Amino acid sequence: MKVSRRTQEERTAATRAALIEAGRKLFAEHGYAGVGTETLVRAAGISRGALYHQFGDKTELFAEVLAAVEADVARRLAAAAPAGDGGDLVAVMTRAVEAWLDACEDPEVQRIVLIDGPSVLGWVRWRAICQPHILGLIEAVLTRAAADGELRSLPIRPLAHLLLAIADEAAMYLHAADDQTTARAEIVRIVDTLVRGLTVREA
Amino acid sequence: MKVSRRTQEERTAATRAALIEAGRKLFAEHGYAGVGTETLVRAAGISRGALYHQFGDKTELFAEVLAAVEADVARRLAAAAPAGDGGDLVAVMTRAVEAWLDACEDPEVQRIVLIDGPSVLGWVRWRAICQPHILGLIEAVLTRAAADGELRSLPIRPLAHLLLAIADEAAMYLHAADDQTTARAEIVRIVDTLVRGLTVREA
DNA sequence: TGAAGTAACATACAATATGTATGAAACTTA
DNA sequence: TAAGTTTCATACATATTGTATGTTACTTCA
Repeated sequence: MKVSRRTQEERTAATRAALIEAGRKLFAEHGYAGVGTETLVRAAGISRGALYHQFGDKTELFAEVLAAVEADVARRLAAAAPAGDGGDLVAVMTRAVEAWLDACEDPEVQRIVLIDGPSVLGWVRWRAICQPHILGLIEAVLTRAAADGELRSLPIRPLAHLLLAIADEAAMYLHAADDQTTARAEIVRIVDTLVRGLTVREA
Repeated sequence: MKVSRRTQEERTAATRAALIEAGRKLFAEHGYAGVGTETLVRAAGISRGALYHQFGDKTELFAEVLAAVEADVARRLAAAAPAGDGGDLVAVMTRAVEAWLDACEDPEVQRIVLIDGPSVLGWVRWRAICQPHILGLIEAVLTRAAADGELRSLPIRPLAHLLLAIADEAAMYLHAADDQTTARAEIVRIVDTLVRGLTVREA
């Protein structure tokens, strides 16, 4: 009589989790193209057969890895700058940007989310995965600000896209900068100015 | 006596041009990973040996393809919105954005510059190639606006990065949108608002 | 002009990667 | 517990990159 009697559901959950875990680490470090399936499954402690059974494709695994990273980041952001909290739009966005820049120090976010994501999955699918996470957060904040009459009358969806793009670029620019401290201060100030330009009262 | 006596310089120039030409077409259509070197050299009418003689690497070829596309786009932008022309910052930027969005209808720009570029070459090298072209254009416009006292006191370099990121995202968002016409109008209005927030006088 | 030397190119080869097919093991159900 | 299904592992076929070797085109110098 075996002690290790796992249900099928548990088995799949375990291997998928192991693969996604390995993917987060390895894709972040070497990039999507830089890590082969063999390395991947070895790190996960399984065989290539399991990978291709659970995920149809290497890109499918990558998609789930991306989603996992996104979900983590969204959690962190939601904690740092809740959409429903007090404070005006500029204040909330500033806190969100700070949290985002912190999150982007993690190579997982940089490489998987910002660099390889669009190329591996295509832009549309990439954004579709971000949609329910970070993009949704931004839209929530903007919607609330619009309801409070803080925000100028602008379409939320495309505005959220452009703001997210600003945050993405800010993270990469900051990472590549020589002097992190001043670069970060400059970035935050610029973003503040940009966001302030979206509010109704300039002050 | 041969009629076809080309100098070595002419030979290399011809094969490099043929490869870059083929790269622009094929990379734009199928993405970097989607086109093999064999397809590439066949389209260029040469052999793989020539490719690896001229470019050390497939990524090296891609880098030159990217630079060529960038140069083209920069030319188009400079023609549409010269940095030294009259008009205030908002007007110049609006024209530039319009021209940029037009340019980004070309799949070469989308796929090669915006999607695959960062992933294939790495973010730093990617931006380094854009630097002398489009990024330089934006910086020129901003510098002039700052000199004219139009622009709020902000660091030019990171601001240019963020504006370029806005333009990039705008292009991709527009491309993916269902209703191109309204999406474009919305995007332009948002960018206008954002840029206006950077000017000294709000109006 | 022609012969040695160099650069450009082509072909053949080695190594590695992805995805599939086949078979075994674990689990489920009747 | 036995049949059936799901999960996983190994072996295989295919394709792709980069290199090594040899050949052709050009350059240079006597």
